[in-house]
Amino acid sequence: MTIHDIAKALGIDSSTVSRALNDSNRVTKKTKDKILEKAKELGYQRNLLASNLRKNKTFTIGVIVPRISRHFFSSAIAGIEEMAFEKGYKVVICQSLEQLDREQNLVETLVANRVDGVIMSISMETLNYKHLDILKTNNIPVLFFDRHCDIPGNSNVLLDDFEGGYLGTSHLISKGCTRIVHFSGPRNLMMYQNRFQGYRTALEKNNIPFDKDLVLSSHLMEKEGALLAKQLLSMQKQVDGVFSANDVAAIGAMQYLKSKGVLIPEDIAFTGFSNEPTSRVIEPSLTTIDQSGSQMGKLAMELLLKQIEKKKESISPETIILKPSLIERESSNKNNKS
Amino acid sequence: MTIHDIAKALGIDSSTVSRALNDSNRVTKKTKDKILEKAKELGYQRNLLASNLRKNKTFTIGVIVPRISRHFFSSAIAGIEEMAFEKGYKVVICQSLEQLDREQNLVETLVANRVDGVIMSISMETLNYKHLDILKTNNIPVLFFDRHCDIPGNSNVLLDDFEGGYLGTSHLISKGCTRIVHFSGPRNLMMYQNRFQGYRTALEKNNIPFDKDLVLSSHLMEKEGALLAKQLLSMQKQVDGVFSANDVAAIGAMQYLKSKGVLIPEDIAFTGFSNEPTSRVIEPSLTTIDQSGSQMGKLAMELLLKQIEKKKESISPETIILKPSLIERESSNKNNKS
DNA sequence: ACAAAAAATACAATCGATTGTATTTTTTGT
DNA sequence: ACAAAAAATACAATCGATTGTATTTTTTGT
Repeated sequence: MTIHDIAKALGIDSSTVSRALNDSNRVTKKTKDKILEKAKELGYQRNLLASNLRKNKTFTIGVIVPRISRHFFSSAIAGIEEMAFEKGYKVVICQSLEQLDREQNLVETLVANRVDGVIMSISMETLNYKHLDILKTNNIPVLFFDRHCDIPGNSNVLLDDFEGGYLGTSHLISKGCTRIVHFSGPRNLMMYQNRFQGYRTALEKNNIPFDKDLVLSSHLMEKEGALLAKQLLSMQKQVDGVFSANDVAAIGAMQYLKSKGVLIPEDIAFTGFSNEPTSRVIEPSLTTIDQSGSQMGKLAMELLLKQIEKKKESISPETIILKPSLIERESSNKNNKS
Repeated sequence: MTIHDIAKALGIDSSTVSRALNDSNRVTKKTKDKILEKAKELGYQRNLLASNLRKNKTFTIGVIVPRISRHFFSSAIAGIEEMAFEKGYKVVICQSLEQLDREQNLVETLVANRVDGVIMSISMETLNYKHLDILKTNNIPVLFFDRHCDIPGNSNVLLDDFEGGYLGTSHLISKGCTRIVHFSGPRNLMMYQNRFQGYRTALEKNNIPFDKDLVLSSHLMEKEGALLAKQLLSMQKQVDGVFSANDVAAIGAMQYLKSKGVLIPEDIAFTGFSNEPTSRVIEPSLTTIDQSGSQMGKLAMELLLKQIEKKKESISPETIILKPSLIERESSNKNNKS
C-alpha cells in the first residue's frame, strides 16, 4: 500500500496524493476527500521511513542513561516520553550500563539512525568526551541532564547539586551533628564534585573543620553503603551524622547499622539524596533531597525540542538548573536541637 | 557524506562502494581497503534511513508499557534493551499510561515507523483488541508480556499468576491464617483473574470456605491500599491475613494499619506480589512473589527476535510461562504454626 | 465568448542505499 | 598467446514519499 497504489486506483498522480495526505492547499477539497476515502478504503499507512529519508528528519530522540531500572532514570524517561508524545516525537532508549565503550557504541548507532537530537546522562566511566564529537559533526543537538559534562556549546538540565549538598549538610548541622561523614561518588562526575563542595561549604559556614578522612568515595551501591557503614564503626573518631550523595548507599548503610544495634538518628543521623521510593518506606524514613526525575525529563525534552525546531542559525545552548528541596523525615530527627 | 561521494572521490561506482561497505565477496580486497579508507577519511556514516527503506527492515522494536517508571516495567525494559543491544536492535519505548486511546495511538505510530516487532503489556483500560488488528494487517509480530490478552496467534511471556496466587495464599494459610482478604486488580486483566483463581483454589484445597466479600478490587495503587485497609478495619468479620495482587497496595495498606496500631504480622499477616524494591525495605519486610522483570524482558526480546528472524513461513506463536517463587519475609511470620 | 490570471494537477528529480543484470576485466588452462 | 570461464565492476531500477517546476484546467472580468 503506497501513495502510488492510491494514485493508480484513482487515475491521478502520486504527487497529488502526497499533497492531499499532507493537507496541502494546492489540492482541491473535492480531490482531497476522494483521496482520503480511498486511502482509508485501502488501509493505507504512510511509510515514515521514506518520508523521513526525504525530509531528513526522523521525529526521533535518542536517550542514553546509565541504567534504565534506576528509579531516578526511569522517572526521567517517563517524563521525556510524555513530553515527546505530546509533541509528536518518539524516543529510542539506551542504557550505557556505566560503560564507556557501550556509550560510544550507542552514540554511533543513534547518529547512524539520524535521530533529531540526543538526551543523555553520561556514564561513570566517561572521563573524556571524544566519542561525542560525532554528534557535533553531524549537527545533532545534545542535551545533558543530571550528570553533565563541561564541554561548552551544549545544553544542560541539572539539579543544583552544590545547593543540594549544602542543604543536606546544613540540615544535619542544624540538628546538632558535628562529625559528619560524606559518602561521595566517582570523582569524574561533576554532580558528585558539586555535592561534595556543598557539604564542605556547609561545614565551613558553620565553623566545623573539614576533615578529609570523613569523605568516603565509592560507586554508591547498596552493598558499598553497607561496607562504608562497617568502616564507619571502626573509625576511631566518633561520627554522629552521614550525608550520603545518594539514597541507595544511605539505605545500605542504615540497614547494616541497624543490624548492629546503632540507633538512627540518635547515634548517627542520615540524609540521603534523590528521594527514591524506598527512602520513604525505610524505618526510620530517610531525610533526603528531592530530585524530580519526571520534571527534569519533561524540561529536558522541552528544551531540546525548542532547539531542534528553531532554525539552525541559532542553537544557543542553555542551562537550566533546578533548585533542590529538602524532604525532612525521621532519619535526621535528633532531639538535641531544633 | 554518501556512498556517492566516496564513489566519486575514487572514480568508481556507488554500487561497488555499497557492496564494499557491506563486506560483500563481490568486491576484491584491494578495492575494499581503498573504499574503507576513503570512508574513514571522509567521516562517512551510513544513512540507516535509506538502508532501512530499501531493505524494508528497521532493526527497531516497539515497546509499549503502561508506565515506564513502575519498577517492574523499568526492569523489564532494561532486560529488553540489553538483549536488543546484544542482537543489534534498538528499542522505541512508549507508555500508555493505562489509557486505551493512547495505546491505540502508539500502535499506529509504531506501525507507521515500520518497527520489526512489538512487545507490549496492555493497559488496564484495554477491553477489546480491535486496535491491534493493524499489527496483523502489516504483518508485524507482537509479543505480550506480563499482562497478556487471549487473542490466538500471538506469543506471550508470562508469569504463572495462578501459581503465584496459589503460593502466596497457601503460604498465609500455612502460617495459620483462616480469614484471608484478597486485594485484586481490574477484572479485564487476565493476570489478576489468574491470581484470584490461585487464591481461591488455595482456600478450597485447605477447606477454607470462599467468601466473595473478602475480595476487594481496585487499581492497586498505594492510596487505594490505604483505603482498602480502612475498609478492612470496619469489617464485622475479623481478618487475619491479606494476599495482595501487588506490593504497592499491600504497602499502602500496611502503612495505614501500622498507623492505627494494628500489628503485622500478629494481627494481620501480609503477602504481596512483584518483589518491588520497597517490599524489602518496609518494616516488617513484605513477603512477596518474585517476578523478575529483567529476566522476563530478556526472554521476551529473545523470543520475539527468533520469530522475526526466521522466515515468515512459520511464525508459530509460543508462550513461555515463568514459575514464580515465594520470598518469605517478616510480614507473614506468625508464630501460630510452622 | 474570450483572453488573462489563478488554481489545480502532472511531470520529473530527489533523499541515500541496495541489488539484479549487463559489461568489463582478470584468471585459467592449453 | 588465446579462448573460455570466472571474477570484479558498472549500469540501472528500486524502496516510498516529497517538492520545485511545467502544464492543464478552472475561474474571473469584460
